[in-house]
This record gives sequence, structure tokens and C-alpha cells, in this order.
Amino acid sequence: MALEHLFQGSALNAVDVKGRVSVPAFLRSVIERRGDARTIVLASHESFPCLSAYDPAYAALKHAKLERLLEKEETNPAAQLEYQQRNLMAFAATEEVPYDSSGRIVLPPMMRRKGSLEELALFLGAGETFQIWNPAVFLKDRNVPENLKDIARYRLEERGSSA
Amino acid sequence: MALEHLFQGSALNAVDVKGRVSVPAFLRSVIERRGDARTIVLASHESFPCLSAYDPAYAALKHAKLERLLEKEETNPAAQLEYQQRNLMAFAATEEVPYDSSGRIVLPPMMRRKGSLEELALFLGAGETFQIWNPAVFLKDRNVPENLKDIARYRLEERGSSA
DNA sequence: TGTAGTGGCATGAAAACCCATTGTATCCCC
DNA sequence: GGGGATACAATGGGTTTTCATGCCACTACA
Repeated sequence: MALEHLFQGSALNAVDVKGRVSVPAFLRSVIERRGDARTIVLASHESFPCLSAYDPAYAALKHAKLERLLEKEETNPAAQLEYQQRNLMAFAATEEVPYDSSGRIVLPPMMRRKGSLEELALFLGAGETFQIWNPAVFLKDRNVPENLKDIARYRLEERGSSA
Repeated sequence: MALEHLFQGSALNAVDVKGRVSVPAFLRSVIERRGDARTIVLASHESFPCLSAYDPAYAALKHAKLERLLEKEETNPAAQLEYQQRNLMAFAATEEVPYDSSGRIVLPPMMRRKGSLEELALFLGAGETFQIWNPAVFLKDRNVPENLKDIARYRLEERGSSA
């Protein structure tokens, strides 16, 4: 693995009535340095009630990794089944969306629901991927450490809102 | 780990009205010898009320180390959660900022607040990373040894201020 | 013909960039 | 050893570019 360009930093952007959001420029620049795509892949996160997002090149990498794991356990039926499940998760349960010239994506309704996204979207860099949260959900979540919540509080305050 | 080039030395620089600070040249030279980036990563320090700073290559190293730990414990859900939290701390709670041709960065407002930075910034080499302090906070902190405070006193005196 | 989804354009704010000045340390020549 | 001259570091200010986002126009399908 070990990608050269990593997602980091945070931002809070508005979701408009049509479900469009600007993907922060500093995240887009990582996507474009990793490959030459202008699309992002959305998935619901494995551990948190939010969306996980990454570039198509990373999706391919993830797939290759899964395949290698499978080959090692070729004779084990349980591993076969698990592979099939994970493979479906990685591809069927994701959506690839392009962003336009001004860096905006349209959140697909299913993803918008999965991430409980309303009118604000909190973007968090997470190294190989990044996350998209509803800031209110983020603040309530028991598994999110307090000093991380400070980020959300700061971003909300900066925006003049206190929701 | 074991990086070849280490951050050392100290300096006291001004923060201007726009929140800009010159990163001391001797620290920049370490960054550029470690990789070819002209950016630094800022984070709030784990133990001290100051900022921790390092180069992107070091961030990548830190990430790789975390990943290796995770792979050993892939089946353990508690370990998964802890990994997710640490990963977010390492990437969402940090900001990468470029420095311009004259070696200046702009302190992002969130970091400026986290580090309680006002109009003076004390840079301290710390080996693999370096720290950025508000000198007044540094002098007041009970966990900072007296002979270290002498550095800050000297730098302040050198500058003609006594704040 | 109304409505919903998409793409492009315009705006205001903020960030990145560039140039100029000051101060300091270093070097060289006298 | 003294006195410039030079190079580099730090800082101040102004200008251009980019970003996020609201707005409008177009297409498609009902």
C-alpha cells in the first residue's frame, strides 16, 4: 500500500437544496495527484455513521489487495464466502460520482441517507481516504474522541452557526 | 523509523496581522533534506499546550506504522475502533500548509487558537518533530523545566521585548 | 407545460503570490 | 583590525487568483 499523497485536514461545507456540495479543494488536489480522475467513490463507513470517500485509483488498489488475500486461502470455503461479501461491499455498495468544473458533486440520495447528511457536510481527512459527516451526528457520536469534536465545533463556529 | 535529519535549535519569530510566521531557515532545511516538500504539517501537541510540526514524509511514516499495527489485529473490533480514532487524529486534526519563497506559512485560525499563538512564536527543535509555542505560555507552564525556560527568556531579551 | 435534474456563470470573500524593505551576519579588501 | 559590501533571513504591504456558493439557463421527462 503506502500511497504517496494522503488526505488530511478538515472543512465544513454547505449542501444545497439539490444535494450538491463542494468537495474542498485540498482534498480534490490529492485525488488528482493520485490519478487523473475527477470523480470520487462514496461508500458507507465500516465503523462510523458517516460516508467514506476516496478516488477510483484507491478503489482499484483495495480490490487488488482483497484478491491477494483470497488467493492465499483458495481452498478455504469460509474465506471464499467472506471474499464474495467483501467484494460486493466494495463495489455494489459504493457509488462513483464526478465533480464539475467548480468542484461540486451531487450526493446520490441513497448515500445522502446513509450518511444522514442534511444541509452541512463535514469533511475529514483520514489518510488513504476521507470521511463525510453530518456535523450534528459527529458531535453526538460516543466513539468520537472529544478533541476531534473540537474540530467540528470550531468549524461550526467559524461559519457563524452553532447548530 | 530513525530519521537521518533531526530538528534542533530554537528561534523566536513574529506573527503578523495576517497570521503569517517565518519558519526558521534551519528548520526548513531539515524539511527539505528529508523530502522535497515545501510544506509543513501542523497538529496540536499531545502533552503540551503548543503545536507540533513536522514534514509530510514523517506523517506518511507515522501512518504506515499505524497500518502495520492494524493488520496484525484485523479481526479485533476494539482494535479497529482505536485505529480509526488514531487515524482521524493523525489526519483530520492536522493541517498541511505550504511555505512561500521567503519561508513563511500562514497559521490556520484553528491551529492558531489551539496553540494559543498571538504575536510571537517560539520554535523549538524536538528531533523528529519541532514545536511552536506562545512564549508567554511556555514560561508559565509548570511542566517545562527551568533551564528550558532560559531559552525563551534569552530569545525574548534578544528581541528587546520582555513580554 | 410544469418540474426536476444538470451544467455553466457571477459574486464576494479569502487565500496565495509577488515585490520591497529592514536587519543581521559574513566576507573581503584595505 | 576596521570598514564597507554582500548575501540571506525576516517582515510588511499590496495585488492577483482561487474557492465556495448562489443564481440562472437548458434539457429531459412526465
